[in-house]
Amino acid sequence: MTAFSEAEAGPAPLPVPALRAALLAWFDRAGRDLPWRRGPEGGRDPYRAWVAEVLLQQTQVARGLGYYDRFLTAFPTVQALAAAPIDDVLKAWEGCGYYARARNLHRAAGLVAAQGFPTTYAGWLALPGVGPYTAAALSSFTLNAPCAVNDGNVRRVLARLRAQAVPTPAWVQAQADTLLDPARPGAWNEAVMDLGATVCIPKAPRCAQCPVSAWCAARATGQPAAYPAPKVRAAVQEVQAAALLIGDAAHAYLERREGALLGGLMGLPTEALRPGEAATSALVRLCDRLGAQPGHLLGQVRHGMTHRQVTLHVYAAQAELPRQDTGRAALSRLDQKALALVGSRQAGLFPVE
DNA sequence: AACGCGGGGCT
DNA sequence: AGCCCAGCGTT
Repeated sequence: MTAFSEAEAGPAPLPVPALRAALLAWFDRAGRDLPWRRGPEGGRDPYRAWVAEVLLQQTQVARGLGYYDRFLTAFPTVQALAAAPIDDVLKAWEGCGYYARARNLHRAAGLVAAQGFPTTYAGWLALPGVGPYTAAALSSFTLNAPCAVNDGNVRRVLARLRAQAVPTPAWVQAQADTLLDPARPGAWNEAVMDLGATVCIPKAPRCAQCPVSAWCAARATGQPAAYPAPKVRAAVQEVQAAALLIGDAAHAYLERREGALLGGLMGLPTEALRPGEAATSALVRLCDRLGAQPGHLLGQVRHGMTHRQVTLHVYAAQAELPRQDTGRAALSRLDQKALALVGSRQAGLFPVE
């Protein structure tokens, strides 16, 4: 058998019981202490667990902590969330990104308040904003169901364990299903995610601290960080728009954003620049639409989002339109920057032309 | 299967 | 300046 390389012979089977025991022992000793982990293993409070899972979708734990406490204070029960205006929910979510999560959570809260919490994986999956990951997580955490999660941590940990450079979602799920400890599904899921978040990290993994390094194929190659291979990402799109400030930084005319991008949030009225178009031309369209008189350029704001690099040309304008308290509205970081631009001018930080 | 969707932390 | 993050809904 020594004539066959690992690649020709295929990966060696894992000693699954030993691996489970090692990782769970590590988790019981070194797992993270997080506020949404209160309550019995496999019997967590479904509302608190649900809020946490949605909040943590594509959001790092350190960042989610503050939002979690404030969200639960504002909406302590699913009934309170269901009864709250969507604007209040979005305000609590302000700055956290991916605002469809807040809209879906609010909509789903209405369903749960009427019919109760789901009691199966399929029941969780049927709620808006709950996909395969979240349904598996909540089924294991609140129902003690043997459902293996597949998130970014699991993908990286399992890709390394098996030295799989391009782990497809189906491959990851199959591996996760095989390894899941049916005796402690919730703890197992948390253990794999904790390992990925604190030891098996994207760059410079801490293999010396890893409880399963003895079985890790990526470590055996000497290049554990090479697994999984980086994903190819779409190029960032440059976008420009003209925006109007009617009023001042504290009280301004705001529009509700529609569509996928920042949908549901409030913001300064904007018109996107067409290819090759000058900002002043978009300004004219904007003022025509609102019946406003254009004023001078207040400044430009640059704002990077994952998929776009936005340049906002902010103009003052006059119009008879209602003004809102900008501090109470749910605004994107982009609009906050635009308003801060005006505040800075008033504070004398920029020269007046 | 591929794409769009925020914002910030880390390297 | 990239890469990544307790993913999901739409196309």
